[in-house]
Amino acid sequence: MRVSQLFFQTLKEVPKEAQIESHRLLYRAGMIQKLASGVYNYLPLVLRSIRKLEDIIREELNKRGCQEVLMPSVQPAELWQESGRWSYYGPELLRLKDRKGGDFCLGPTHEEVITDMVRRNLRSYKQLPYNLYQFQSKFRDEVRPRFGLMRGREFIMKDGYSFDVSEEKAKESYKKMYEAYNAIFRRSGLKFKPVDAATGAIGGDMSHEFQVLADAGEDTILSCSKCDYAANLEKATSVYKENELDFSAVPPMKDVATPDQKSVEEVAAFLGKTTEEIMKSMIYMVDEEPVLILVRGDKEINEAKVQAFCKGNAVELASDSVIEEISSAEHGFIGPVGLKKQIKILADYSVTTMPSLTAGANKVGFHTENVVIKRDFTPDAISDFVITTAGERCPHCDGVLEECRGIEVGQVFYLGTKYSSKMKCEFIDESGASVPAVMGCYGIGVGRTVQAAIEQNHDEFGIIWPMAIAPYEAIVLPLQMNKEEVKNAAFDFYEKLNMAGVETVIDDRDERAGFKFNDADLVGYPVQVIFGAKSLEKGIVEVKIRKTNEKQEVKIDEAIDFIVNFKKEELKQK
RNA sequence: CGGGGUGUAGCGCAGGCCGGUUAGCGCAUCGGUUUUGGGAACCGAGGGUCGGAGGUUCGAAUCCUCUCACCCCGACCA
Repeated sequence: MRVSQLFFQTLKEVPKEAQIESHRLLYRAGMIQKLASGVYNYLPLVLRSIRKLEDIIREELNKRGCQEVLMPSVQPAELWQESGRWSYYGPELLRLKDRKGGDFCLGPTHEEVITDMVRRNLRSYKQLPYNLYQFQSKFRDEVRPRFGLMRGREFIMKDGYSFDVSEEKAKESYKKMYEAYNAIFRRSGLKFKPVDAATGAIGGDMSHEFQVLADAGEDTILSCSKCDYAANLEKATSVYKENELDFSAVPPMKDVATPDQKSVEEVAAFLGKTTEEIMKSMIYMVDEEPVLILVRGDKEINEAKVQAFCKGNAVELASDSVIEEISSAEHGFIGPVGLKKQIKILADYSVTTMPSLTAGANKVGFHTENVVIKRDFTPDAISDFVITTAGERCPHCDGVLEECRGIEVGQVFYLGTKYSSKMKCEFIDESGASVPAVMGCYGIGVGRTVQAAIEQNHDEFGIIWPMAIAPYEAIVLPLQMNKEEVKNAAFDFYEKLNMAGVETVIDDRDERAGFKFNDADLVGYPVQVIFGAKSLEKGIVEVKIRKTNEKQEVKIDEAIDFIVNFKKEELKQK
């Protein structure tokens, strides 16, 4: 490809919406254009990177027995009503009507469609397993799209779904995909980490996210300094367990006046205690059921853990009117002892680490001191309900948890029969019974991964593509377009490099050297081959490796081999 | 959804409070001359329904009303 013919334009100034470097670089290098909020045109350069990533994904999946399909982006409402998500997916689901008034949506994901597709074909256990995937544009009407391809409304995603005869087999499929994902991201040249993840609205009970490590990432990850434990903030746990303390010396409960002292900090300061000595009590609504959550005052409640523990769909703080029905006090004075109406009580492990705590008295303006768990009240469960923070101990070894930021580029879920039973995706098993297939689902944000690669690999001059997903692998730069011998030598080399299997462009624009250098650095071709009049006389070209920004002189007739070898080295799995 | 902000040439912006002939600047584009190893200089040119609708006025980019779009922080989501 001749750069003069390439559909792109590099920019010095970018739209102000671009807040992070990878987004700015996508604009500056002429790779994307915004069409609407969170909706982008993909220009030739990024599309090539995207296609390369897709090819890597395809190869790793096909190798493992997966089959590619393509499902529509417009989906009928009936399927979503069948799974129950039509009503509870919310405004993120873009709904449409056709001319006859029929309800449709733009697919934000394809569980319903694939489940329907498979059930039409599935009869016998002998057919399974199936593992089907596609590359398709998804649409999620995000509240706040941002960061370019990283959180767009329309985005390219590879989504895959496995169907197995049993839980055991499904977990094997899950494991296989987990390994495939590791291979995919390793081959793409990214620094990443698989982490334990919460399952959220998709459901299921086992999940890992693949996080590309980058400071601009939207997700917080906690990982162990010693072992390979790593988890999404929502899922992360620390070493805390239930403590068995001796309460015999604790005096009986006593109410103390705490007028207008509502927050943990206020109560602690008022009573001359530390926040660790206060019990934080919050009433949440898990779907329709009120639940009292208790954590030590210095901790924060992790709603995702509450949701997972209760197996609920939605968790939110209870309204004042609900609180009124349950306690005689308003929020700020709620506690586990003396509730007007008994509700489920869930205590975090941290509550058991102190011999006694001060809790709300369920009387406005009063707290109760010396509240002892299991003596003065009995929780329905004691488990982990708090947000784990950096500095806490690893749950698996004696290491310490460290915090870093990540961009979620892939996620694997074990789904079980959540969709297959609701949608009757069943088969006849060996005993002749009709049973639902056991499912898993597996996503990779393709555009997001490409942008994550930029976020992780750039410098002050521009993008530094990993060889495996670079739009082109090399660029030839004839510096004096007005000198025939330079031009001819460069074109000749460009042809040969392409023949040798290196994807190469030539910057044949009549521009000054500096302009071409800067553009080449910005776009981030891994290799630059520089043809200058002076070195050409000596039969030499300069080869610049973008990764290190080092230039070296190479004899022209050795340069092809040199670059072919460099490429080979770069593509070796590290 | 709450708070804040912005729409003026392809991109980045000025002008607006205080209404007044041809609406400016930088980048980009086109032509010319000189340049040519790290985003060249000079001369010249093209490009705008000032987001849209309505209103006030002799006169509106500027003031008023409505509307649309977009951005930032938060909440939400995975």
